[in-house]
Amino acid sequence: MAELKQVEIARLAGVSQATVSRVLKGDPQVNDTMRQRVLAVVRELGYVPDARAQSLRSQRTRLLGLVVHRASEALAGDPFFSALIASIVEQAGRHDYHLCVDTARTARSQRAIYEELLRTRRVDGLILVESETHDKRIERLSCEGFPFVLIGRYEPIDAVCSVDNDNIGAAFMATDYLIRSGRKRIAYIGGPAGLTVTRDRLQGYKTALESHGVGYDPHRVAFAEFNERSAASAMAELLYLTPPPDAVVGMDDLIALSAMREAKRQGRRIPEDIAFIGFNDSPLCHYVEPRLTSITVDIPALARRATEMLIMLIEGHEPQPKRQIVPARLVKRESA
Amino acid sequence: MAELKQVEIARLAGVSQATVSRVLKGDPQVNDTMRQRVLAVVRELGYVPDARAQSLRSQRTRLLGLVVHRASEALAGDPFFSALIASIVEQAGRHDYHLCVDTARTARSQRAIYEELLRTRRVDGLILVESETHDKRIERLSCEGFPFVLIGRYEPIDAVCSVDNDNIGAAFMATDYLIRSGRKRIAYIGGPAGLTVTRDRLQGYKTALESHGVGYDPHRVAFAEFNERSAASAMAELLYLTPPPDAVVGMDDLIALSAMREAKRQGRRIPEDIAFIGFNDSPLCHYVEPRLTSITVDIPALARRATEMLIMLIEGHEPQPKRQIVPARLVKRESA
DNA sequence: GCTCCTTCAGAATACGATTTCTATTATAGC
DNA sequence: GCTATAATAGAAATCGTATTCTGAAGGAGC
Repeated sequence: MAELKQVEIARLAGVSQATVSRVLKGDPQVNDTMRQRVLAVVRELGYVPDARAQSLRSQRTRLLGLVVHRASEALAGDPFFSALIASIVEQAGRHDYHLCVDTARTARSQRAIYEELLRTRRVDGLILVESETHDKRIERLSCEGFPFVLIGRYEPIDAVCSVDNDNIGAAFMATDYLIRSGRKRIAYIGGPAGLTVTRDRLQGYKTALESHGVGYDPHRVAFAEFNERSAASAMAELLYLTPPPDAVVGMDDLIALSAMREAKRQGRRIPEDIAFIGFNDSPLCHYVEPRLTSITVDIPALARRATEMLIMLIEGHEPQPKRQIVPARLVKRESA
Repeated sequence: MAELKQVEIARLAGVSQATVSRVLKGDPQVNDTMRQRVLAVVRELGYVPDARAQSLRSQRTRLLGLVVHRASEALAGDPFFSALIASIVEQAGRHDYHLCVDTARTARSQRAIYEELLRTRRVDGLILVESETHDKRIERLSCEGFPFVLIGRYEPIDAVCSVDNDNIGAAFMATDYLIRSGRKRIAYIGGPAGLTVTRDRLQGYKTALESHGVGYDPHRVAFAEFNERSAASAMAELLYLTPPPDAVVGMDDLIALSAMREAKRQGRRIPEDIAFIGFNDSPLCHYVEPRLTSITVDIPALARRATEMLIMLIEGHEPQPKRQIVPARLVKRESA
């Protein structure tokens, strides 16, 4: 069982090892008689080639790396990532690639991912999720010509391949919808200020306000970390305003829900007093009272495009366009 | 940059390639002068060894495989998996291992995981999540002596390493708590009947009933798929009973929440008319109304033990005991 | 019948590290 | 001063597959 290499197959089939390799690679330059003879032995013994040897010889591991850039704690509770991972695994599988997942905790991150996965040639390419607005790593990657795709946005370098959901458009859509529903004082609660998502959605929010001639009031904008407390206290602060906001665009379902929870706790009626809209349309939205209106991110599409771009890069093709936007959709429920 | 192999380092440092390897592996049999000379060049050029070559030569990929056995759709929304993945990645990283994630969709599954990951030697070992009660794959794995650890339970074979949260104990705890709170007609909604989790939790439920001398009534037991509709209709059926149940143990937060939602829809008051308890203590529990009492699964502990057992197996040590149980904890909230 | 292709399979090499084997030098012991 | 023994570094083999190089056999064309 341990002695199952091409050499053994070759011996048993009475051919050379090279022929076995050729048969398995589907090389047309091999006679049908030989082919059948080899395949019979291969099937009988259940031989499967050694991926390690193939990787070394072909200089390809057929392994994609997914690096999640948030701290593990944040990743832990978020169904977004399991959905993303599932979709990427599925898509990669179609092209006969596997997926290696890594997380970038702050300390280890700098070296861990870049050094460990790429320089060691452990993976053929990387999908990076949620990078900060200014990330030195990305420039290094880009300079060294290593295949990688961003999920999320990175402005400074045009040549960087990226896939993103239409955050600007989505926040515009959410804000526009609220305005058309008659809301006058719409607030925005973002995530950590360094993230591109936070900024993009803020921009969509602003643009929507402007397009309706509604003034943008910086007091109605707050930022929160990815945890319940932080979002709740951001909401609490917004409620101090006089008059208080009558609608909130949350950068995330969890943020929107935490905010909504805080508003309810303070006795506000939803959606009568304040309306809420979140992002991601996570399962959460269905279960809360009132159910949360949210912007759906088409995760499978995101995963599909990112994976396909990456594989193109790996295999030497130039994906066009380099920046792809996946449209978002508003899912109306009772909270707005 | 592409020409960065030990041979180049050796040439530049004026030593042999074997010496470079020895220095990098920390071999004590190498003079300090040489060592410094080599390290200087390594540092200057930022050389990192090629993992593919190392894998082939050492017969180790330093890659663990995680195979999630549910269909992708179910995985998609479930925060349990992102938490699990994050914890395993973190733990594996401590031992200098990486993680390769694969999902077992029904069709492809049989071959995909077994063949692709193991036989090809792509990974050094596997962590399998949520296998069915009778899984031929596991027997094959076990026979071939491949290192693998189960998260979940597998009865037929004693020698199989597994980590599980204390499902029987947890369901006992939930049921016991309900009985002590004065509930008389407690129902159980399980997941798919083939899963070990479903059966284990059912057993804990039964045992708790018996220990209080409460009769077990099979009409109060229902099974659902991992989706909202299925759980809701299971709940609907239970509500046809006369008298209807006054408490429900759901095998999963999502199942419990869907059931709770259905009960609310039918005008039952919670917890006055019916109490609910779920499993996993997912973020969902905090946001619903009333908040869901749930059994916490200590996911990091699960991940830590599974990863450590697997690495022991890979490195030739025999983990003891082979079956580890992670205790669960009841998180009391308003729903029960 | 001879040369020239074409077809196809085996031999040999390469991928980049690890490790065993071997050779050199220096040191110790007598 | 000579041999025995470390200590250490280089040479060479190895891991299992892919691929290039080489050669043999067979057919086509004259």
